Amino acid sequence: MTNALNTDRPAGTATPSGPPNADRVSRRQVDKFAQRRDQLAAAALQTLAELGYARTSLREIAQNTDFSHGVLHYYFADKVDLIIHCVKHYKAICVRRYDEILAASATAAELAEGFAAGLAVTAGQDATLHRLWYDMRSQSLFEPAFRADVLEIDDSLQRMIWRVVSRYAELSDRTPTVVPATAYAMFDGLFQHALLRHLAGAPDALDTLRAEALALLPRLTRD
Amino acid sequence: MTNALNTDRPAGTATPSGPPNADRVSRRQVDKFAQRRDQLAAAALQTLAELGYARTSLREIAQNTDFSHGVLHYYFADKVDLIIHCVKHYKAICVRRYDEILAASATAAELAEGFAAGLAVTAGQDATLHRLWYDMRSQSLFEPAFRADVLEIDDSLQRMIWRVVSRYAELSDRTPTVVPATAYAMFDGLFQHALLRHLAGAPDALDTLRAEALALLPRLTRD
DNA sequence: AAGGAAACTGGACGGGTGTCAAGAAAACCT
DNA sequence: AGGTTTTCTTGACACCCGTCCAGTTTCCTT
Repeated sequence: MTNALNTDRPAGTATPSGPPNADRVSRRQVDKFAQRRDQLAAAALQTLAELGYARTSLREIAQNTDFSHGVLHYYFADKVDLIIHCVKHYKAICVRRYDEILAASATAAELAEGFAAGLAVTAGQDATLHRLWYDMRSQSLFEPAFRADVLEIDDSLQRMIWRVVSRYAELSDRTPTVVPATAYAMFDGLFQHALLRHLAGAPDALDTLRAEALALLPRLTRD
Repeated sequence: MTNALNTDRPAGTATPSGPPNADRVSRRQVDKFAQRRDQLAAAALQTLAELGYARTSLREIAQNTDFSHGVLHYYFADKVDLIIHCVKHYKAICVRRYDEILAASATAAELAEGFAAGLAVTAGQDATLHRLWYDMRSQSLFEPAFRADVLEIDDSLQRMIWRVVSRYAELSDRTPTVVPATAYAMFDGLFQHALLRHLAGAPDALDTLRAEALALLPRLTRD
């Protein structure tokens, strides 16, 4: 789909000058290319998290970098390409955090408390990243170019939440009373509002989130 | 707060040439001024709902109007002033819709079904307006100028949800098990995800929203 | 009807944007 | 070392943005 009729270049490559393409080229070279791409995407992610989508320019991104603004078009086809790469980078971070949350869990109570606390922690220390996520998700409602990747991330978050809910039900010998989408929507609602209030300066936002998440888990299951 | 030390002009007025200000001026004149302001804000709201915050320019707004782009600076101090006026206009629409939802409700079941159906209806027919709301709420996380008004709208929505929840509890002789903020966060989560899926083309998004909202109400109360 | 105020127009300005390309610099490979 | 390719810089381009303002038109008062 992505490299369909209107693109004359293999998927993953970027500029007219393009990345190393020769057959005999060592894999080290293309790894280096991908590595720099990730490095630039990380800087872009930082800038986006700081300024938001609407206010982030390529020159601003390059200033959070040792390079000049021109290099961005050497590694990315255009701004959309860059930002999509960014958002995927975000997803990697995100899933990793959630997996850490899920890791330590033997009993139902442990899982519930660990999960609730983990939500609160990431809401606090990755606050700007999460607000960028909500920004990008809103953007995807207007800009179709973002929609596919945003939906994919949304899905992976939903699966993650569902893993927690169903595991919690299993450990506590109960059964879920909602479908995955509903469970995700509710936790996401709680999370987003906690983030909103936390960034607005409410000191109890994160504690409240933890308590709410803790109370929601049993509410989504029954004997 | 708004007309503090750094503004040399009475609150509500806009441009250097400004609105009619003389003492002997009839009220009809200032009403006319406010009326045109609202008219322009309505056009701006339409443009914003269509394009989103990041892609909406003053010239684009003026094109959804019988006037030229210069007139916007006659009625509004700057872009932020316009957009804030817009968002307040949105709030008026929003609260009205919700009030209509709340109006017809004698029994608990009637209220629950009317409310759930109302959510689904407005999610469908005002979809672009609601996506703008989520866009603006995200913007407020980056642009402090929007924060106060966004929080105010958020609060009024929360009160509206709470009116429904507490009225439902009353009618069904039960008591709420959550605080207003939590109830709002959950319904908002459901609503936002339904909107997302609806705008992405999912045909069952609105029906699912209705069912979810219907199931959530009793879950937020107990005997 | 005339004069003045309000309402509106349309172009200009300075600045910022994404994109591109020509050339300098660095890295790499015999 | 020399030549080639990859990588990066720099400056330009065309365009769009918010803002402003001189001037025109419209409306209202007297």
